[in-house]
Amino acid sequence: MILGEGEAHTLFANIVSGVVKLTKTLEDGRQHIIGLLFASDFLGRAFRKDNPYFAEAATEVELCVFPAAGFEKLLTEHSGLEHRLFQYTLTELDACQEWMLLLARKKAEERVASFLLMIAKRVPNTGCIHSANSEEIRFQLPLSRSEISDCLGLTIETVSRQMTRLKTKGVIELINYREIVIPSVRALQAAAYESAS
Amino acid sequence: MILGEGEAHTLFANIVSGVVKLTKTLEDGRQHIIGLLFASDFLGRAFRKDNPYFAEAATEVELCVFPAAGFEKLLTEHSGLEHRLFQYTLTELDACQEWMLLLARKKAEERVASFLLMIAKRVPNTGCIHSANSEEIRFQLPLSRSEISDCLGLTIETVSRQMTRLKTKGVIELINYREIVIPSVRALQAAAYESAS
DNA sequence: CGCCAAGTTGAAAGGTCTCAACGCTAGTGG
DNA sequence: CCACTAGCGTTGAGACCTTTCAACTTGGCG
Repeated sequence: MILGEGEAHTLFANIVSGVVKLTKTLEDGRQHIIGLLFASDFLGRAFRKDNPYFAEAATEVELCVFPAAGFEKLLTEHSGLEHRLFQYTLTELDACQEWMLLLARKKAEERVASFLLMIAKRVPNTGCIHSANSEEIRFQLPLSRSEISDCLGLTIETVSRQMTRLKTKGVIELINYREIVIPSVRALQAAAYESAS
Repeated sequence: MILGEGEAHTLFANIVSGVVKLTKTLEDGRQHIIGLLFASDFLGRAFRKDNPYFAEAATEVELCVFPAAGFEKLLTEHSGLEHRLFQYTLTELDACQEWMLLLARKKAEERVASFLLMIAKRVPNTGCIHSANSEEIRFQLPLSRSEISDCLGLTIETVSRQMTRLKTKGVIELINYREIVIPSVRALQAAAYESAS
């Protein structure tokens, strides 16, 4: 655990490597992952007494930590820094609004495909792009099925079923539970109901 | 229409009165309202060539408009202004992440109750708080059933059914399609599965 | 080898959607 | 003044998708 929901700030940080998940939970345990942080992303909510979410490492993580004390002062003193954080926050908001559309209107299969696309874009690929097809992408999933379901507002079982369905359709290949090959990004985009971006 | 999705900026503005809705749409017409703007809210996405959403008046709206040309320059010149906009963006992000939890994990009835609660907090109340019960709140819905369903990731019919269900339970009273009385905010919060805030 | 956690698969239940019919309200024109 | 129409909202029945619960499989590890 890095930051507790509703607790006072203990730190701000840049992610150097690894993946951090940000979660929110309802009293009865229903849970959702409201965001994933990858290398170069920023962790921490400035100008607020308590954290609005719970931050937790999803993989091995390296952080570049800023002490909580004085961080906001640092921001106001270096307006260039604040400007960059503002820019970053704006793109975070864009991503969040895009994700709302997914949660509100997409079917399970589209959600899983969108998720894989998002991960493929942000996670370092495990190399070996085959010469036969330059479109092929291969990478490690940083999350378990349970965590994926918490990202997508689905259950573990539904995620699992949609994964095998995508596999059956030939849109993805499963090397093992965590390693995935995407033969054609185009086909995955179609399954995610997303235009190229 | 105030701003078109994907189009270049034409304006930035503060909402003086009324309600503006921000929508995103999938190619096949599936649509979602990613945000509602009330009095004192800010409209426009700085530092980006195109609008990430479609902005449209939901009611009669008064705007305080800033010309698109030079707005970003204005921001960088007056860092106090940028700071305030940054603060505002952060609370917008908080609200967006909170809403994701609703879309991902809440049942239809909880969504409708949460929506009414959100509106009750932000819309000017239509007065007449009855002496008998100081908790009572009465207000006008700024949105049609169809727009509400687009906020909540539901269909019109489901929203309608949950409204009558809440009415049957005595959690809300419907004066007419647009006017609502909440006898006990506490009871509505319980239906929304939200702790006081 | 056996155990445990993680993932998959199946069958049935449940919730939301879809489609269709109906009700209400307001505006229009005879 | 009263049909008539159009738009919005409600209600009902059945289809569809996701969840739930349970059993089974896989993979990692002592």
